[in-house]
Order: sequence, then structure tokens, then C-alpha cells
Amino acid sequence: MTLSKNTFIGEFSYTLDSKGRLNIPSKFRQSLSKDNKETFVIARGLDQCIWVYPLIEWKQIENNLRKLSSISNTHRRFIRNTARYASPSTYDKQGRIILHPSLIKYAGLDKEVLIIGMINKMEIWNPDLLEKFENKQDELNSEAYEELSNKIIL
Amino acid sequence: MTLSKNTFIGEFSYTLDSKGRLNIPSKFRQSLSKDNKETFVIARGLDQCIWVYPLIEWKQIENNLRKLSSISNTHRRFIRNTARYASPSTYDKQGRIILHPSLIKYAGLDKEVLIIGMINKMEIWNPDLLEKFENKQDELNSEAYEELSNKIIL
DNA sequence: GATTGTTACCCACTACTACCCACAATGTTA
DNA sequence: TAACATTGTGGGTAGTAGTGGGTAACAATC
Repeated sequence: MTLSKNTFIGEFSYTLDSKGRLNIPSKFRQSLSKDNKETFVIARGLDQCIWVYPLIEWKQIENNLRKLSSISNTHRRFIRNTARYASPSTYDKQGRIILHPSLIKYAGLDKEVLIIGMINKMEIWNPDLLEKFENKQDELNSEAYEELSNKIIL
Repeated sequence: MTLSKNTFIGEFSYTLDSKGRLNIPSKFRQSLSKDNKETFVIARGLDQCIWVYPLIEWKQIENNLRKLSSISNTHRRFIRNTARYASPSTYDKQGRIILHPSLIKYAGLDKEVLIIGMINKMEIWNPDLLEKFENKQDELNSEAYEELSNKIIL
């Protein structure tokens, strides 16, 4: 059963094999529109995780980055850190992508891996690190979180 | 006799079978508009229950989530916590949906299950837990309840 | 040009899920 | 009251999804 095109929700656990291959949930593959079918951009996430965008979503980010002026110190750094660690990728016939060792190291990935749908992208996590991260966040800024949940009706 | 389209009211009790399958009340199935006939999004509720949205309702949530920027720490967490535990689903020829083991665990579901109409979605409860929850709530915040009466006329 | 290493493709096995059918219980109509 | 339709529940099975390993094709290095 597929959802809207290019929209990712849900959580899936997979194993990262010795070749650095990682399965993409078949539900996510199905929700990719034809043009995207085989192309992703894999990037470093802002938390200790990996972000995987379908090509269409990434192109929007690129457009937004183009609008930032390199005169601003902040903008410059933002562009650099976003573009630097991103790279295009495809999946193989079995639906797996290959993760670069540097990204595996950044996300602290082991054999067991969690893939989370984030609407416009997927996140790849070490499940233990995610749990620690979420617990830590709960203690912090819960007011901002509360405020946000008043705006969005579930 | 059906009510407005995509509106759920009433309470029904069913049994969850060994395969995690749960019947959807036929009244609810009837009240689904054609486009939604076979698609739901099942998500973790804010109380210890499961939320089931018809697709149209969920798409509104999705649209709101799409407006949030992943640069904000708070927004990121909100998207993650909302999208993570949600998954699209259809019902089978007998009108049942399948509940994922992690959600069954979260809601503390046993064989006996209560489905409650919540206007824009349905809630799935362990009847014992709901009763306990409601009793506990009665003692607390009756002020908040009072305040609400200024907004809604019954 | 030979050697090494990496990448991508192919095949095979396992386990699960989604579909199918069957039947009981209840409600409805003639 | 009998016949039928609808609703709720249970279990078997074929097809698909996830995983691992082998090998050919290609690039890089000497």
C-alpha cells in the first residue's frame, strides 16, 4: 500500500552488511515517483544521523541554497556544510543503497540500523544513539515543543 | 444509516487475533468516502492508544509537517515523533487492518479491544487502560475542562 | 600490460505478509 | 419461521521482501 508520492513515514529496522549495503524499505521505494525511482542524495543529518533525499526533494534544497548570499558568514558556512557531505546514489536490483564509510562513522552505525520516515526524506540511525538523543531532548526545550503542538492539529 | 463522510462517532468492542488483525466497525467503513475506502494511516496516539486516520485527514497533517523546516531542532523532533510511528495500511477483504507489534505493545493491547470514534479519526484502546486513564483524569485539571466550555457549545 | 581492489550485478535462501477461503453468529426479509 | 445477507473470527498458502555471498566488469596503481 503506497502513500502520497515522495512522502516517507514509519520506522523500519534493517541490517547494514559487511559491504556497507543497506536495504531501503520497500514501502519507501514504492512511494518514489518514476523520475526519482533510482536516484537519491545521501547527506549528513543535523543530528547524529544520515539523511536520504529523493532527487526531487534535494533539488528544492539546492534551489534554496542558491538564494543564499555567500557574503554572509552564516550563509557561507551553511551552504558549505550542507553541500560538502552530500552525494548522489542509486539503489541496486535488491533495493539497497551503499553508505560511504565516513557517513557510517559519523552516524555511529553498527550492524543494526533504524530507518525513519521524515515526510520529505528518510533518516538513518543507530537505534541506541537515537534513544539516548530523544531522552536528552525531552529534558530540554519542551515548551517550544508544546507550543508547536498547539499549532498543528493531530 | 451513515453519518457525514469521514466522521467517526460511537464505541465498538472487537477482538485482536493472533496475527495482529483487528476488525474496523462496518459503520466506520461505510462513512469513509470513496477515495479513502481502503487506506488508513495508523499512528501512535498521545495517550496510551492508537490513532487511525482516513487518508484525507492524514494528508492534512502531512501538509502541515511539510511546512516545518528541519533546521529547527524542535521542528525536527516534532516531525520525527509524528511520522516515525505512523504507517499506511489498508483493510483486507473482511474489513480488518493489521496492527504492528510495536503499536500493540505501546497501547498495551490484549485480546479485547475498544474502538472509539473521535470525529476525524478512530482510537484503539485496551478497555482497562482507558478506564484507569479516565478515572485518573477526573481528579486532575477540571479547570481546563471548565475553560473549554467557553469555546464549545453543547 | 599485469596486479590489485572496488563496484555493481546476479543468484539463492529464509521468513513474513497479504491474500484467500471457510465458518459461526447475528440481523433482516419474505 | 425459513431463507438469506451481513458481520465478525480463525487458519492455510503463495508471493514478495530482506539478507548474504559469489563473480564479472571496471578502474587504479605500479
